[in-house]
Amino acid sequence: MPRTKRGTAPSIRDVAAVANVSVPTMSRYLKDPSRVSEKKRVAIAAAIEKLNYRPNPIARALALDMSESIAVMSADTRLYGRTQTFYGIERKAQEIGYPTTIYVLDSRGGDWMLGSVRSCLDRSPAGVILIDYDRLTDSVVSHIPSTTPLVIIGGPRHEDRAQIHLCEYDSAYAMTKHLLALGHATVHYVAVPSDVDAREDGWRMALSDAHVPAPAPIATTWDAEKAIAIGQQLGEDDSVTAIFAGNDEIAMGVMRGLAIAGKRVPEDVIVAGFDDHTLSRVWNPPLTTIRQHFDEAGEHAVTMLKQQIDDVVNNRPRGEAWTMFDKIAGELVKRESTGELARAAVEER
Amino acid sequence: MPRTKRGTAPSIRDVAAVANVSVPTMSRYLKDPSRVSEKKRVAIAAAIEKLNYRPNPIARALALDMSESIAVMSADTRLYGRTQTFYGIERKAQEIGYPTTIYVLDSRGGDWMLGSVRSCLDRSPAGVILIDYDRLTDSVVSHIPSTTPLVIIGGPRHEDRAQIHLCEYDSAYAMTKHLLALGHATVHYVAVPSDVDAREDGWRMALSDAHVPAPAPIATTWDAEKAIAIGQQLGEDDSVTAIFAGNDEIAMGVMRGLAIAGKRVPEDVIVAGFDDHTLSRVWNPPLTTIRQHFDEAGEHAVTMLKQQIDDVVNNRPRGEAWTMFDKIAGELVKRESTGELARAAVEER
DNA sequence: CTGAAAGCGCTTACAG
DNA sequence: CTGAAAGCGCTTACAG
Repeated sequence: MPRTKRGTAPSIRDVAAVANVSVPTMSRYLKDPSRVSEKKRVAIAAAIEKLNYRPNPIARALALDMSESIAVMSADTRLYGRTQTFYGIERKAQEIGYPTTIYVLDSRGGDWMLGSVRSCLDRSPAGVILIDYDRLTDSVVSHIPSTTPLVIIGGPRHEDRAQIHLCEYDSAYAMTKHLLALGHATVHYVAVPSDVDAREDGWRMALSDAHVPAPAPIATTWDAEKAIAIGQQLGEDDSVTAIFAGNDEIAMGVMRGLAIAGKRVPEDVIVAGFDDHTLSRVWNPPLTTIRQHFDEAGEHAVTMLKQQIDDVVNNRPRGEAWTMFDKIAGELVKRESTGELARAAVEER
Repeated sequence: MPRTKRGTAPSIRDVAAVANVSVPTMSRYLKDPSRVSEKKRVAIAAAIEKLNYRPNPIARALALDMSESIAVMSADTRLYGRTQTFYGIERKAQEIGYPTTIYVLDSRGGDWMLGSVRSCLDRSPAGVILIDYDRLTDSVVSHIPSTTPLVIIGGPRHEDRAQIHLCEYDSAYAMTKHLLALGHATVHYVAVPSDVDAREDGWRMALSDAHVPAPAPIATTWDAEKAIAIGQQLGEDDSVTAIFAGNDEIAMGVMRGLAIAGKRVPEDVIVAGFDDHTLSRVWNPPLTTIRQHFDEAGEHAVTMLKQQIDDVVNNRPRGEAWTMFDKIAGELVKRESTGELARAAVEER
């Protein structure tokens, strides 16, 4: 049989032979060196060093019915929030020695999605992290056994699972209130595609609380280019003076459209986004937005997941880490696209 | 022993029992149904259906010393080109039924990197794809046995490996030539961080071929925000009329800096980027750039890799797929930041 | 074409 | 503390 990969890498048996111990003793040492007598401990350590032994993760996974890796499920990984979240997950996972495998949940219908989920579960990941920024993935959760470590980032609350909440409703509420306080009659909202958009809800509630009529929210896609036409249209309506976009990329598209329509930002129309995209501070003018701590959310998800994994490794019952609900709040970042900085500068004189 | 993951999933033995055949016969059927008599074939098919059997990939991987998954090695996955490339890989890999696991190669020194590589190889991936956009990864290749399927995207040529070339030199040459043809005395280059930057080389050669003196290239980081200061500085020098940036995000930073310095794009200074970032067409003004087909490169890498994998699966010697060198060229996309569109429109009148 | 046997490299009861 | 045994779920020669 060809040894393609690990090739002639030493096995646990080889090391056991060199160290003059049995294979089970080796295995015990690997799990917890203190379970082995001092004498054997040093012999084993020397043998491992000598042969440059590293345990075979696949054999381990077969015996334990659990592989030392984390599965990440997400829709389109190119979108900003997901890329950042995935990065955070990746970094933290690497730190604790777990590689991350990605399973993309696309919208080719539920069957396809279910296939991905099964393919994932068949590989017995130590745990799974579900990035649920689009509620495409609701049905997914029910297919993940409650005995499998799971952390959901974003999305509607699943009571019996661990989850990280990004407080988008609160942030959108705060942003809308802020824009109104700048003296605008109302705030127009350009929505991201999402069945249940907490951002939209926050915007609506803020207007309602301020007794301001809510203009119909404008639907768009994830494609920022499509938002240019929307911006143009809004730019032709002189009653529009404040625009809140569901994310930064859409805000950028809208701003480009406003420019085409001959409107200046922030002099004629102010614009705010959501997420704090890397390019938002570089945009011309820089974009007021809600900074979302995606990478932090990703890192925290791994931390929560690890606690659950430790429970199953140690044969403990599901601890509190399995149903935690942690919040990572966004924060309002004021930049030039909403004009208050310039105004403040003028007032200071 | 707790069955955490696959739980009570049926094994090949269970199916064999139901179908009334031996386990080896099951195994043969799984690999190639034609190797089994018609009668058993239908019995097995029925049993599989009945038990909803799916083979355990981990057990398979242990027996074959090769797991059905693709490892992707890359530096910081948040950068545009890598995100796009990874997406292409991911999509194609899913299509052929291979999950992709990511190993991030960071710059915490060679030891860390080597650790990642070993951790990857220990898991016996069917093959590995190396995204080598920053030549951090040169040393990595030597640690991957020549018997392991490998495709390198970008980077300097490794003669004995399969590789995809993005023709950045040619594209940069073409872009520089194009900018010069627009009537500028010279073209300033803002470099991306890379030891050996083919883009910079192409720019330099185009100037040289046109007998134009090359201004010193300006170094910067991957952080677009840092490029703002560079843009400001360039904007204060009236002799600067054409800027070529190593990538779009840097071009955007530069444009922001030019705006702060009071320069208009394209009226006072023209700017071109590289990559065709999703937001480049949304920028104000839209950015002239080189469209790179990253996703296509990713998909193609999987296709090449699969051929190599098939070689090892079928116990064939390394075929030509192991040393292919395929080119995926970029293309010049003219947008408003270089002004020729507006000028053409004027000339048309 | 097909089955009994041995093996992949680990882990975990079970006895000492 | 330690070793002989059995098992995880597959695959691949080896005989029939």
